[in-house]
Amino acid sequence: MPTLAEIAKLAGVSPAVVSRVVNKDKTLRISKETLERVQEIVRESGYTANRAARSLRSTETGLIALVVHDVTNPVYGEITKGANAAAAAAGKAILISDASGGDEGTARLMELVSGRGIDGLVLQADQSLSDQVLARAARENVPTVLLQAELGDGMPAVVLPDKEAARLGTRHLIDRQHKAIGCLATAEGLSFTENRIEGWRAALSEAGLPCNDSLVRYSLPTIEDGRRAMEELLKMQPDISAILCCNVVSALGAMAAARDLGRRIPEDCAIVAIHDIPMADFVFVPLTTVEMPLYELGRVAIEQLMTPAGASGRETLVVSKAPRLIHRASS
Amino acid sequence: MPTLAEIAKLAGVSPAVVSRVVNKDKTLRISKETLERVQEIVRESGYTANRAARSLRSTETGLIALVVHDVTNPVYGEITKGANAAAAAAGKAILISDASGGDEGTARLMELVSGRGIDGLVLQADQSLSDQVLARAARENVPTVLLQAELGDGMPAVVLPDKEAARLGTRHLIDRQHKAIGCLATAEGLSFTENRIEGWRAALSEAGLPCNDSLVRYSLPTIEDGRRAMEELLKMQPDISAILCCNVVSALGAMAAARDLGRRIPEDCAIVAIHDIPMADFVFVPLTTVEMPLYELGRVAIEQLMTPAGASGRETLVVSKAPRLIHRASS
DNA sequence: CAGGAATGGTAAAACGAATTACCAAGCTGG
DNA sequence: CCAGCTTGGTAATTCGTTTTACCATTCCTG
Repeated sequence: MPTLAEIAKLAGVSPAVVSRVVNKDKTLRISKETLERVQEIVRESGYTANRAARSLRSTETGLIALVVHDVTNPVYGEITKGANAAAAAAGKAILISDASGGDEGTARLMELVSGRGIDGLVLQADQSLSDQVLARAARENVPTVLLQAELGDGMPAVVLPDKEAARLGTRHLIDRQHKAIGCLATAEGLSFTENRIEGWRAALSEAGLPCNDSLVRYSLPTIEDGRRAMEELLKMQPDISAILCCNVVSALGAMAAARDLGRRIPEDCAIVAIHDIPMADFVFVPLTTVEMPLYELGRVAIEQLMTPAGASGRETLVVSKAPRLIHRASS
Repeated sequence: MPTLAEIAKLAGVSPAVVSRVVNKDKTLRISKETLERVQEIVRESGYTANRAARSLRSTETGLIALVVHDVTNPVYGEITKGANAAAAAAGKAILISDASGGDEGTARLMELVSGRGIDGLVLQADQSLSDQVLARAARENVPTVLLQAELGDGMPAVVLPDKEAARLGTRHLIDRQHKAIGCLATAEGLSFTENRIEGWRAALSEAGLPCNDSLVRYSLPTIEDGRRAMEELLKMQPDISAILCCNVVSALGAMAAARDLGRRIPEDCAIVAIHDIPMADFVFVPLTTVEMPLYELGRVAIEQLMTPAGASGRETLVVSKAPRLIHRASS
């Protein structure tokens, strides 16, 4: 772990020269011999600049924090992968955290934001977290991008073609002659939830089918809550013959509920879920899904973060790759 | 984003006082009024120490890098959660990366290690990554813990009770009267692979059943490769009536292969997989699994990282929570 | 009332790299 | 032969904290 000064001493030059050589300063005039001598010593000593010192001067850390709800959810994993790749390409590393850190984790994140520990923040909105953290980030001028959430107050965001996806899935069910199509939505109040419900509604209206609010039920993106919501929905609306499930994880719970209520899938209850994951093909009834560009979502979020503010024109960026329906046995 | 000096000016004291107040320096003698005035200004200005400056002095960054194979794999997600919680409790944040960053990602990681960008490294061994990174970490004195891998050269490691788990799963199959039990192992050469094979072998010997190497087949922990390996195994050893699958993800591929070869599960081919994930219950035939303490693995890895070197006594630490068999329809 | 001990702080030197302004020596042109 | 340019660098400041050593006062105490 040599320092600049040590390298400089070895090479018989000043630290300034070493620094400028390492950073390829074009304005540095230097003789070929000195240059090569310095480079040689840098190479064989394996010198790497101390990050703390570099950050202190430059006010850049090379770190981007990515906050998602749940790292065990494969949907978020795919987003993470995209973000990771984009960040690596830009010379940044990703610092990931999720809600599982609890208050300690949140405190850690706040410290990171406040103390200029990160160059940027990609945040999947979450009621409790967002308010505090966003306020801090704004105050500290830490560039921030929201993932799958539009707050509307000029905050940059990256979203998926949610309405499209929901419409596509619903249309598929309509094409298969279903008349009473329910919607198992994600958590109430989130903008992407609303967008998906809107897509479902749009498809139904276009086909002249009924679509009132009693066909909608909210659920968290977990298996247990999907099961609960589906049970309630099927009991209150027994005529339903098909379901658009806005999250692939809650879809698993929903399928279990349908089965346990004696419904055959897809004969008595067809199911289409949003987001494709490899597992979908291995469910007890292989699940028809609408694939969304999750990897791109992660990638674009990072790219958006790094374009100078306002340069992109739009505050909310929709990942443009179109959703795609993958037909399996559940419909 | 005030600095120490600014706070000091506002409070009419020296920066040293502010620093020592913020860090609760017990040796600081200070009047009640001054203390409260400083605290008040710190609080209302929302002062947080600049991380780069702090790191520069203290040579601690508060960051720990966690490198796993694949963040979309729910098995690793659970490990990440445990690590996250333990790290947060210790005032550290987790910097996660996986192989998806490619060479860029590796380069980023190397920079982090070399430049004292992290306080510690938890690494899931991977041939290509390990050699370079481990060498660097050793040279830079960055504490390192290996996840599920024993290199044997004094490198601290944290492992699961792999042999136990494999034996438990195999014994379950033996109890159900299976005589020809194959083993779908994970990647060849890794220590945990060997341990699981050993557990499988032990259970068979104890029961006086045959166990030669032709009953073992290696596969990567992906669905596709699990399918390939299972196909080969069943074609070469058609007598096999049960399989211990060392990875739950490849088990999905294996089940698909068995089904496609006309075998009913569990009648013609029973399957037990190692690692329980929520999805296991939703597979086309619900999967019997051996649950392992993944969350604890992550947690212990971080704790091990933070105990002073050698203080734990043992270099390789086995997470002690016992594996548990979860019986479902596949066996 | 002198000498020592509390009290309530402060000054200054790190930490390691980046950067700007500057400088000495050698060369060139008029 | 000397003004000015080029070549090949260097000195010194800055980033924001932490920490150690130190210093004035005031307060006892014998």
